[in-house]
Amino acid sequence: MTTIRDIAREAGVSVATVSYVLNDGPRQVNAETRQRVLQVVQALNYHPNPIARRLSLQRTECIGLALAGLTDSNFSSPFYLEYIRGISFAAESSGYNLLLLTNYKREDFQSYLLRLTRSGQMDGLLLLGSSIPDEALSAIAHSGFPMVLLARHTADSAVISVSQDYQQGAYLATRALIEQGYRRIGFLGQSLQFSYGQERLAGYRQALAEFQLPLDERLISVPATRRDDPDIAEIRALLALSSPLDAILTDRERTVRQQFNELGLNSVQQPTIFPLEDSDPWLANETFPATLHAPKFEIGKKAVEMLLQLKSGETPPSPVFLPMTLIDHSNHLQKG
Amino acid sequence: MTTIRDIAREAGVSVATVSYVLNDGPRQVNAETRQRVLQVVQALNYHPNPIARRLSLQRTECIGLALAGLTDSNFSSPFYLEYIRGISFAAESSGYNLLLLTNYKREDFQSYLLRLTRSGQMDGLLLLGSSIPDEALSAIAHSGFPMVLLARHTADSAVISVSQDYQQGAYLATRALIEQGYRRIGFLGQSLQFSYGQERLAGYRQALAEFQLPLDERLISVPATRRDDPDIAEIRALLALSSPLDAILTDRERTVRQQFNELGLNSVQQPTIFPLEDSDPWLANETFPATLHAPKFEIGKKAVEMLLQLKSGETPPSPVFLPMTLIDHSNHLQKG
DNA sequence: TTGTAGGCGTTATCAA
DNA sequence: TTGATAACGCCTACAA
Repeated sequence: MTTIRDIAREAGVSVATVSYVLNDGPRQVNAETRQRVLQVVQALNYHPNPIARRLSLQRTECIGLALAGLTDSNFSSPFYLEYIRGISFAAESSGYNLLLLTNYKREDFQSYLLRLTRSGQMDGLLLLGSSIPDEALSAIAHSGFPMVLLARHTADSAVISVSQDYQQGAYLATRALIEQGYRRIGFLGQSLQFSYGQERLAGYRQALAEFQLPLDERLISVPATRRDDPDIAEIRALLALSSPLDAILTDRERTVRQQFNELGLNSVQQPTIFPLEDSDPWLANETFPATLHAPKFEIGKKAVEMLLQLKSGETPPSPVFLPMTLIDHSNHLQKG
Repeated sequence: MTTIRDIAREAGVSVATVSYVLNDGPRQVNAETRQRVLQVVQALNYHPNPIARRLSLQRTECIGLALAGLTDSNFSSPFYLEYIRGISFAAESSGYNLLLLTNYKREDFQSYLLRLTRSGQMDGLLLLGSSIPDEALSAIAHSGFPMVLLARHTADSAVISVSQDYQQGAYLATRALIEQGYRRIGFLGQSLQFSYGQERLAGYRQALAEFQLPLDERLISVPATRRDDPDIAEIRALLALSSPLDAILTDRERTVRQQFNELGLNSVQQPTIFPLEDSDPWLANETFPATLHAPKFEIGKKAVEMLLQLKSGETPPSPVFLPMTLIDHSNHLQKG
């Protein structure tokens, strides 16, 4: 392995000079000397050792991405990789390595995160997945270790976070349904103990209020505690209303469809399903001709930026909400 | 930051002794001394600096996972994360960090890989994704840098690889169709320039031969060069046969469904679709009541094992094929 | 059984 | 403008 010393010797200069040439500073180097050094670097095909560099600089140039619940049903969404793409993009752009962490041993999450922060392997942490207890998040945030939470928020403002604007998204969705003439719109959401559970419900209410439609509490089904998927009883209850639903907003499109099928409802008997998350594009023709899009790539990018700010001592504004958009598929609409 | 020297001083021993205690060798340490050291480690909440360790040991304890074409349509499969889960599991189990690499700059792949191997950031490389040119793979393999290719193989036997057994999978699928009475089974595959394109076709042929069914070349549609998705002309051609298909094997379920819809075929008019990759479980009730399952988690695990062997100088057997399985969904069958 | 000291490859401070 | 050298924190051969 060729080292900086080899270059120095070969070029007839000191290691310091070589370092200054390679790092463009912090000191000026005579143009001629500089040329000579660069030539030798070329000739010997020299590449500085990043490990030695890290030891000297006392930083890892790595950020960790902890995926909580990689097996959860929401992770099987084909769009989950979008967050990761955004993160990876931003990390590579800014010269950081991305470490993938999955807690496969199912260690208690707080201990797991603490262990990571102390491991000295990364100098920042990104968190993706809703199955992380709020206390664990607070603990890390207050320890001063740079950390950013993606795709949701917590009550503790010390926890820096960035997500899509769930409220505005749910508002857009509800409004779109209302504008198409739907009036009995069900809401099948996540527990209100999650920020996005509350935010979506708020968006739903907001749209109803704007159109001066009555709010019927019986149309709203949210579980008391976290649940991954609505069960058949929950859906049956919504369908059993005397005055039936004509549409349903849900964060679990695929489960709802499945349950509808189990109940023997064909597509005409079913309420129109409107997914609160991106649905499969190729399903667009079986559902409402518009879908919500969350800027997942951008959220990933933004999270990295916020993390780097945090690392450099600044406190980025938080929580950040990036707007969702309504994508019109009506030109693809063609029933098979 | 507390260092090994602090521990040594506090415990009244040398740094060497502390190191031996912490690493369980390579030298024995007196039990009492050992206890004392461990106590101090506890008391000062000491964690060895992995960067310093790596510099000293001259290894990174990292493996890289290069995802080629994270935006390709095949990556949007909800099952893609399964490979990553398996890899991450095995990496964490064996004390390795996993670096996620995505070549977001779309650099020429061979230069990209070469740069990675020389970067000194990882001491092994895993490759996932079909859009990597064979020459790039060969170049790295012959450079001696440990590398394992996942989910496909190449002609160059120096390229170590592990994948599902595409041939056996296609065989199982074809046989299942035949046993259900299907006779005109179309085959819509990937270009034969890819190993799995050939393997699947071989499995299809094998099953037909076993049941002494004639091989009708017109039922087989494979593009000359790589293509991400079958286009409408390709599908139209298959459907235009005088004696129509009653089933179709395809590696692109969602595109084919979409195209069928575009052509205005309802589910009765369509040939039965049998996906050669795992299909969405919740679609299982609209399709043939069995699906192929590829052991993606296990492939990820196996790839890491092979990489570690390679790193330690052994040459693992290659190519490795892990068997696919046929999953019966008939008990869920219930048309909506 | 234990301690000393040199080395891993950089960076950056202090002299020159 | 440059060189010498002390960190950075750990591992381990050699000496005791």
